[in-house]
Amino acid sequence: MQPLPITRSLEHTHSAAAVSTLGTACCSCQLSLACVPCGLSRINQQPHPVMLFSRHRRLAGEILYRKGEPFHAVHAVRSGALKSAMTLADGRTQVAGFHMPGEVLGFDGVASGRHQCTVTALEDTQTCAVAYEPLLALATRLPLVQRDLHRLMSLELARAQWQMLLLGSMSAAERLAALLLDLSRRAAARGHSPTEFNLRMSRCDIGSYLGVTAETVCRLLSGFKASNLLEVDTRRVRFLDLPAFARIYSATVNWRPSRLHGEASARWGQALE
Amino acid sequence: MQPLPITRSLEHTHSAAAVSTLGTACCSCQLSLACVPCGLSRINQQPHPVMLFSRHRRLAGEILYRKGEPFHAVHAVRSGALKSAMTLADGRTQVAGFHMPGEVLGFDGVASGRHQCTVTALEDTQTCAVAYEPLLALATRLPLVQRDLHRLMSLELARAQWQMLLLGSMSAAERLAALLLDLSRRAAARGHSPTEFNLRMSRCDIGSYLGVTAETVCRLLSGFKASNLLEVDTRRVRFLDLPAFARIYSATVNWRPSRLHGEASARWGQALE
DNA sequence: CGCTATGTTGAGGGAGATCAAAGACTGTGG
DNA sequence: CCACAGTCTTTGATCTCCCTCAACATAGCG
Repeated sequence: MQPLPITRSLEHTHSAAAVSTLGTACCSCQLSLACVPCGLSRINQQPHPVMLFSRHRRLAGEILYRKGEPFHAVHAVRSGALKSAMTLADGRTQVAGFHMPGEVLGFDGVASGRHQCTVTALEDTQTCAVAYEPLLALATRLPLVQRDLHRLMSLELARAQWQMLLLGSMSAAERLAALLLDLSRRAAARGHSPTEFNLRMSRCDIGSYLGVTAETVCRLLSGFKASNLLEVDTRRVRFLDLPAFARIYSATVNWRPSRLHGEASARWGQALE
Repeated sequence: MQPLPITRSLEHTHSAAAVSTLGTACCSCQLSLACVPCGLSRINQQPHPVMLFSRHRRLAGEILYRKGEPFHAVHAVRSGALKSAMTLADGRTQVAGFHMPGEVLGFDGVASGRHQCTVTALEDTQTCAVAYEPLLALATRLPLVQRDLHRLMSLELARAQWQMLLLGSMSAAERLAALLLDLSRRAAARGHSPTEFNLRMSRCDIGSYLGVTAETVCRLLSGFKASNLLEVDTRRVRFLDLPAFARIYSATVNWRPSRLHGEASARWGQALE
């Protein structure tokens, strides 16, 4: 089967952000094992065979997609970081999640056929949009792909339920601690230090995500600093004693981000052997 | 293909609640169009063909499944009502959702293979457990089944994200109003009055779901009553002017419960024609 | 460098929590 | 049928965590 051309339907038209060079082979992508298109192309032994995907760039502050736009594709983060936000009629917003490299987002649009959130780049970002319909068709032929799609959606659901617990039952300090521990874990999952990393998002975004104000986030961070739990310099965070911190705020984070790790992608690859 | 016997793996062993008569034909079920097993059996023209499912009864307060137990099946509510709750290590709990007849629950266990919530009956309840592995296998053969599974999971995700918005950005009064409007809509979807219905859950459960205390729920309900917005008598609720109420608390509830309505099941039926 | 967005810290107020106590409903057993 | 216990609901009084408003510091950027 010949590689199909990228369909125009995949290209979002609402922003000046350039769609980067198409046709770049997945095998040249650093995400390698962590990315949906990468896993898929390995199955088919060629760049983009059945699947339709396109690469997108967004600068800091630019929008990947808006709430209400038709849903065509899920998005794998290649580099950078994004936030997804829900909005109320009167303009109040709630950050629903942060998305790091290797993670997959956009499944909330499947049901209604329209995106439920607005997704914004927190910094310069590259993503791969994987067309949903072809993905579904592929899943029909490859049960392991189907299983991983289910797994990704279920992970998102578990994460959202955990966030409900956080918002509904935890104090502001516990919420912030849970976020910091989560970001630490995700940094580690990407091969970075779990004890020292940069916050990709503003205090305002953190506050919105945690259901508190930016001022409260500042005060809490200052408090952690005063307690010698961590060093904070604007967006730079360093845990002084990560195990101790985790012990104090021990509410176990028992969900995982929606990324396909090597294991899963490897299994996809085996599907055709 | 012969109907397979119900596997033992489907039968939960942790409670004295009886598993009701197995082998009851789905076509005799009142849920008819709204239920997963019903839709499936219509496809196969016989009670339970490929699919494995079992019926469960729970009395008020009994548990359908517990957090941490192995995930085997999703559950369709036939009658009654249930709540799902998350727990923190120190015992704090958060009600993550209420489940009404026709709705499907349990997808949060797919990713980890273990249930993330504990699901408890709010009143006497009948459910159908649909084994997940056979369901996945069937979805591979019937794309419309696959599509509906995706739709159900995505609906759950959208609902959870909406709940984040509610918990993170709305006042206590707005949260309660949103819940009442939601319950009204779901009652209407089951063919009941949208203006008058019974609350299936305690003030405590409502409070937990909304991230407030039971006392606050009481005070707010009294407030609504004093404002002539609704009549409340313990668990009986009657809207005096539903459109007005919806106008005041206009934050649009833009997600739908995870139920397969007639439309979807009908499409499943067409899959083999 | 000045300008703007973002971050930090303080003072005061308010929405909702907590504590307490009384009233209502439900089931049980006599 | 009623009395009783237990749970759930309601209402009040007080407290507190976090919000709001405000001033200032800092960082990023043309």
